[in-house]
Amino acid sequence: MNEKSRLLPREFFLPPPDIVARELLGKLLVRVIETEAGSERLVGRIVETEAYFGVDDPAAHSFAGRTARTEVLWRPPGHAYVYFIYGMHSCLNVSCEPEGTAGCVLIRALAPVQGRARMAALRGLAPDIPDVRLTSGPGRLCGALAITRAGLNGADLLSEQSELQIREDGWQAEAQCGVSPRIGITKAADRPLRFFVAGERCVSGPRKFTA
DNA sequence: GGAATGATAGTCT
DNA sequence: GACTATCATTCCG
Repeated sequence: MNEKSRLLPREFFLPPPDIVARELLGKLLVRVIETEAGSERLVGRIVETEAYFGVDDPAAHSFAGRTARTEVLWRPPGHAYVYFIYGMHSCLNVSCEPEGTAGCVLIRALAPVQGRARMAALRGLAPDIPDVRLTSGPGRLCGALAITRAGLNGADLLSEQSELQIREDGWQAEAQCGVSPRIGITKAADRPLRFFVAGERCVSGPRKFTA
């Protein structure tokens, strides 16, 4: 983390989710937590994402329509949609597209940048845990950054006051972006909507790509 | 290195 | 009452 990083503009999240998912690669996910010693920043670089469309995508939570759980997806872009899955894990999404449309991007993996020791402690793991086991996977990264539905669902990711932010620092990933089908779903499982930084260790699952 | 397995709870039908 | 956008562990090669 350095002083050069800045919040992304709201317009960044207006395009369809496949566009936003690709452009989010290389951006920074910043979590601000309060400790006995004051506030602490946990920072990871986004290395893997998946795009989910609104009512047109059978694999998306929003496919079934607007419910209490998915309400935040229809609200303005740039907000956190956090859900609880398989009885023990949280997953983080970023809402995109204009208000009234339910597209979102699932954050699947991070490369730790700052606060490694705290991340390991939050997951109950030893400080020497390899990066690939610390933040590689949607459930893992939520554990490492203390992201829960109760605490952060609906949070604005584009405010300096927010406990969870998405920032950029000029890092470029465009030239080395891999594409593959999405992971862990049964419907529309053949669409190439998963994006990742090619050659990055912290990418979860297959690192081969089709485009 | 890869496949199979079970833990566990919120959400929707 | 069924179904998950998962993970760690255990087994096998």
